[in-house]
This record gives sequence, structure tokens and C-alpha cells, in this order.
Amino acid sequence: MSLRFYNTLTQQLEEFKPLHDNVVRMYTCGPTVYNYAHIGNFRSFVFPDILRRWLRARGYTLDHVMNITDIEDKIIRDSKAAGKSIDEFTSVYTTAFLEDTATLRLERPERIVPATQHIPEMVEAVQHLTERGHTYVSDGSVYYRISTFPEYGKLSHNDFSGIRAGARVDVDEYDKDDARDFVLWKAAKEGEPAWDTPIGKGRPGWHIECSAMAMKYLGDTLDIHTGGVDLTFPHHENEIAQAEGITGKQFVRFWLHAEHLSVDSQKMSKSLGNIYTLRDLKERGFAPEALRYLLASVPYRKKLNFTFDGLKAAATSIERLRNYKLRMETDKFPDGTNAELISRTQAARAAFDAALDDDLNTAGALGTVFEYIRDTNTAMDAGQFPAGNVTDALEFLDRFDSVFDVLKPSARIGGLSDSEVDALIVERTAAKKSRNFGRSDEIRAELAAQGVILEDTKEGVRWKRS
RNA sequence: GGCGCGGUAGCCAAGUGGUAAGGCAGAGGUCUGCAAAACCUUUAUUCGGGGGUUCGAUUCCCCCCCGCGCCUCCA
Repeated sequence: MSLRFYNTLTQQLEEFKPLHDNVVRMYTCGPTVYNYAHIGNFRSFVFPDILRRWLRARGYTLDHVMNITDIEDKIIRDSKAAGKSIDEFTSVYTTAFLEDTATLRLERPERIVPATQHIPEMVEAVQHLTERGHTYVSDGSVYYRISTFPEYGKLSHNDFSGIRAGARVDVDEYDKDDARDFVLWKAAKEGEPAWDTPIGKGRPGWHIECSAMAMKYLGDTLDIHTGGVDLTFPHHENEIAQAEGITGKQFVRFWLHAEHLSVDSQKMSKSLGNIYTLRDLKERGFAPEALRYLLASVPYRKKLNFTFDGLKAAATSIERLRNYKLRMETDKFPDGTNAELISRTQAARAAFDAALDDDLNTAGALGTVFEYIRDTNTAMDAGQFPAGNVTDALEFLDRFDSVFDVLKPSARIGGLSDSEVDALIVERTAAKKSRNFGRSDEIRAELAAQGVILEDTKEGVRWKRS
């Protein structure tokens, strides 16, 4: 079966192939940097990471752009409150965001582009829209006249014909002709940052930045555009109106939207106090891989309910995977090769690939991995797993980890060096030999306190960092 | 009201017109000085409820109930 994704635009599972060559041109709506990103945000970013990795596994090259929204109402409000310049204010959160994404092992898109460095492109986009009769000016601000774009609503599948000009539009601070119209360029206000441009002094509306930057780097038609479901309307709908209003060509072939994450079955909100950041989870002693695993394990189009029990379960699952790899790397296996096991590995890998090909069914893919692990563990226990099969098994595990990326433990600060650990193990083995179990258990506990777990096996002591 | 998503064991969750993957947790067992790891057995006669189509439906159709999201800023 071929690679296919669910396209919000067509509401169907569609076979995916890039428009040109082997390169996937992809855009992801990035963060607005007015605070630390929370785990819900990261779900929306783990998804394109898994997508990237799988596209690459399928032989494609990526040209992936993600924006940083560093000029916007909340930023202006909060930076003022903090008594900082916009740049001072946003740079803190931009840096934190990039740190967090690295901690979560999210691959860097080929380009990360800040909005404030693309003002000329946005102005130009607005000018093009004006040339094509899609805009009007009100109180010095430029608006998109949606009635000039009949296809408006095609992404969110909303029929807007009911709310037309003349309908009483809310008491908005802006003077719009039609409820659907949105601002492209906001006229400068006292005390707010503004750029002096041919379309007036002001700043860009939120929606124009994505269209302008996406088209600048990726051309008129993108293969994939990702974002959280909440962005479908109005943001992505507006992106389409802007881009297609300018080019007359299809802006995006595949719209992929990540479902939201809730916490204890509730929406994250300040009033509920259930907004967690990556930093919060680390303070509670959770490894970042656990969050990465949890966020990746539920297919991206399914709502994910975050709980600490779920996070613990994710951490335990990772342990199982790591134990398996460790066993594969350290156990002694009988000579020879088991042909049946080779075909078993091939079947597992095919099932793994098929699951991810199917709209990134990560839960299904994980199922194939664990099934395979149980089967081969059983074979090992029975002494029927020969040395000649190890490479094969490890390759499958590598393929898994090239997408999920959770096997390598995150570096710990401090702790014992390998040689210190080895020295204590030697001492403990001697104590055990003389049946001084008091001392040997003491050493095991000491090491455990340092995050080192011992396992006594037939071949001797095996250890790992927790 | 409009649009959309979902309701599968204690929790997370895959899935197909042919009789329920996987993970976590629980219980019992094997192994072990004890652990750990691993394995075995066990945990949904049943997939929100009711109709219908069918030889057969969790999977298709209809109705209903429940939860959630978007329709204003939001990943």
C-alpha cells in the first residue's frame, strides 16, 4: 500500500506524492512567542516531526518551513506589561522554544522564519491582493474583502453565504464591511510598534505572515501544510484566501491537522491550572522522552487526554524497549541463523511500515514493534534466537527509533562515570560470591540512587542508566 | 444553530463485513540468594443504546444518548 494522508480539504484519505521530484515542500504554523510553549503546543509539533521522519524513511527530501510569530497583539500587550521591547521579550521565548523542541528531539525544519524579518514580503502580498481587487481600506487599515473570494470556506467546510454584508457585525473595534473580512495590515496605533511602508505605517495582520513566508520559500503551491485543528478556521482558511487570491493557483495540496490535547479530560486553561510546560514535567522527574513517546503514540488525528498516569505508562513502555535493545546487544546467543525468525522480522517491518503509511498510524506501528519484541524475547528465553539474527532485529529496532526516537536516554547532569559504576559492580560481585548479600544489596541500592539499575543475568551483571 | 471529531477491557489504544492488536496497571506462576529483566497463564462472549441490511456487523445504513473541538484569540 502507498503512503496516504487524511486531507482536511477533501475530507478524505489520499495517496501522497510530492508535486515536484522527490522534494516535499511543507509548512508548519509555528509558535507565537509570548510565553513558554505547553505540552499541547508540543503535540502539534511532535506530529510534523513524525511526519518528517516518515517522509524521509520513504525516500523523500524535505523542504520544510516553520514560522515564528514574533509580532502580534498578545506579544505587544505582554511585552508592554513586562516593560521590555518586543525583541527583548520575544527572544526569551523563541530561545526557550528552540531549546524545548531540541529536548523533545524534534528535528529542525530546514528553515525557521521570524515574521518580523519578512515585513517587505507581507507588504508586497497585500499590494498584490489590492491589485487584484481583494482589499479595501478602513481607518487606515487594509482588509481582505471576502466576497471577492467565492471559495472561502472550502477548507473548514463552512457555508458563509448566510452571513453577508449588511448583517449586523459585532461591535468590533475595527470597521469591517462583512463579518468574514479580516485585517491584512493594521494601521499604526500610539505606543505600538509599526513599520513605515508603501501601504501605510502599521504592522501585519496575523494571517498574512504565513501566506507570505510560505510562498516566498516554497513557491505558489505547497505539498503539505500542518497545524493544530483550531487553526483550520479562520487562520488556514484565510491563508488560502490570501495565497490563492494572489496566484489563482492551489495554495496547498494536503492540509494536515493535529488534534488537540486535553488534560484530565479538560481543556487546558489558566483558571484550571492545568497548563504544563516541558519544564514543569522535567521538574516532576519525567524524562523528555516519556512525553515525546506519549505525544507520538496516539495517532495525530485523535484527541489525546494527558494524565500523569499516562506519562508514567509511556516511561515504562520506553523501559521495555530499551531493555530489549540492551539484551540484544549484551546477551550471548548460540551460533547460526534462524530463517524463520528472519521472515518474522521482515513481516514485522512490513507491518510497521504499512501502519505509518496509513496516515501515520503510530499506535498500530507500536503494536507491531511490541509484538515482535515479545516473540523474539520468547525465542531468546528458549535459546532459539541465534547470533545470526541479532543484526536483523537491531535494524528493525533502528527503523522504529528513526521515527519515534526514544531509545537513547537523555543526558543526566552529574552522576557516576562508567568506570565508577564498573568498580562498584566488581565489588558487589565479590560480595555476592562470598554470600555477603547485605553488602551486595547495599551497593545495588547505592547505584539505584544514582540512577543506575543492575540486572543479574547468566552472562553476568548488566547495567543501565534509568 | 452550522461544521467537525470521538464513545472498544481499570487506564491508553489498533482494527476489520467472518467472529476483538499492542502498551500500562492488576492477579497467579517460572526464573533468581533476594531483586531486576524476560516469559507463561489470567483480565472485553464483547466493541455507547436501539433498529435495519446481511448467512454473518464492533466494522455498512437509520435514529437516539453521551463527551469534545471550531464557528472571536488559541497548537
